[in-house]
Amino acid sequence: MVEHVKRTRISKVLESAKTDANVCVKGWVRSFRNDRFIALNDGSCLSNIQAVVDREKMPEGLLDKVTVGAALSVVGQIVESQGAGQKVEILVEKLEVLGIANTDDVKKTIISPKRHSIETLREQAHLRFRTNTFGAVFRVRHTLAYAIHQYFNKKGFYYLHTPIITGSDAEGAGEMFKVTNFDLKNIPHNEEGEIDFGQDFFGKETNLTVSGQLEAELGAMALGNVYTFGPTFRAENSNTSRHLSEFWMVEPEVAFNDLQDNMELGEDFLRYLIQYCLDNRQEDIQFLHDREVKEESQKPKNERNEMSLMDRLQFVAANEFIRLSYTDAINVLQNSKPYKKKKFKFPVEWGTDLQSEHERYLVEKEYKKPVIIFDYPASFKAFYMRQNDDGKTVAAMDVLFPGIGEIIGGSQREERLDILTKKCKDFNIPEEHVWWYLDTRKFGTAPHAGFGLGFERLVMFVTGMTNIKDVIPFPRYPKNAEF
RNA sequence: GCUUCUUUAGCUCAGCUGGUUAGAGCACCUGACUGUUAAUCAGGGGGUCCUUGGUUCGAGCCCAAGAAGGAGCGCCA
Repeated sequence: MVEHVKRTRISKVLESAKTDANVCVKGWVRSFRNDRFIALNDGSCLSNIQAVVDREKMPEGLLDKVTVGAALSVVGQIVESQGAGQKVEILVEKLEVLGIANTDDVKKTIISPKRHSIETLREQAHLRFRTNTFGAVFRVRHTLAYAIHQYFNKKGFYYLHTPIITGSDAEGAGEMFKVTNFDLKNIPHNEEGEIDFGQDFFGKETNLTVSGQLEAELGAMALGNVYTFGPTFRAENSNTSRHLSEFWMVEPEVAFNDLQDNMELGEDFLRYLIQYCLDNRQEDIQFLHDREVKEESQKPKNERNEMSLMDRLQFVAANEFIRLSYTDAINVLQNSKPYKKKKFKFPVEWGTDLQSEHERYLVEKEYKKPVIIFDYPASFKAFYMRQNDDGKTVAAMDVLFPGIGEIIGGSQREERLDILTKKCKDFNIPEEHVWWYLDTRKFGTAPHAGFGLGFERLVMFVTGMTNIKDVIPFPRYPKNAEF
């Protein structure tokens, strides 16, 4: 009869806290104290459930197999706990070891119940889901992904799947990974000695996408409001805590939106997502908050965050972002203390791109809140960004977050065929590569705008993790594609 | 790609001015205890001091090259 009890997720058992019910829970042993108390976790929530066993009533030798990391199935009564650490616990009537965890092997892994550095956990990415920190991070990651779909669905956007393999290389967004099924030891060449892509799988040179934007624009010019949410690939040799070779990007694109609408969308979107996590992932965020507080207390005072994780999230959800034109940003920087004291390494003058030290100053020192910078000089922005009436700037925008840097980059798109064609020439983009993109400017062209949100950078902000490699399950970066 | 820091037990780290047998905490094992909260107490096992070469009577420590990792910068989301 006990055998037929259906499994309940631990989060449900803890939430309902209904005593005297007979339940079955299954999970992995986090600790086994005093030969009597098993802390069991099944990933449904951060908390463990305490399973209490009576050694006398258990079959000989069974409890020897209950070691940290083992998978168990447990059936018993939910009762009020006599201990202080939890409201309810399970008095075990039946215990089955589904999978043992050999202690000699476990002690070599991060499953062993002790403190590990974040780098050691990264080396064992296949096991780090078992830790409180990464359990919390990946539950938050899921919740953000869910909230993104929910937000767009509520606002009438359609989820558009843009291609991952693309023949378009005109975006100028960065180095691309090549896609081919050539035998690499025997690549066919034509008479001029060039690689003959005509013989390749797609009959042309193809790459992994660096952005779904150009294709999303095509969708927006008929469906109105669309968004993409998919993997993106950059073959840049970037060695920083906020770049990956494979990452996930969210790209909304809206017909008839101008730059103002675009900034409003970006801000409303981010604030909604953060509020959604505060409302729905309270326990995990509280844990990540406490974890950060502990870690910060080890650091010298001047290196600590001025606001705690919880404060930062609540602050961003509740307060409007600063909006500042590029020209105004240059003025603010030129009047700043570090500029006057010559503390900036890079020059601050109209026409040069803002460096991270400048962005960090504006976001972390001057305003201490997210900043949207718009109307950048055309000289260092992409060909598709809409030229402003001054002839010098384009309707671009970057949303900058404290500790993260650029979290969103976007623009109003150039909808005027003559200007866009000229831009293609200026950027050396052959029209035959983007004929389909230019076509939308011929048949009922209309103003439209969109942006790209770096999903992992958002997860970093919400979890307080400081390295992007720790907010994606299996990070890909130069010299690393393990797992 | 550039700058900089790090590499000592399974993990986190200490190791003095270059000097005999390289230490601690945690984890693991054995035993005790049996309402614990990363349980506690007693005992035990565990080392290619990142690699290669050099200096020296003698190198974990000094020098050179390389490797791996972190942080920052550039590129960007």
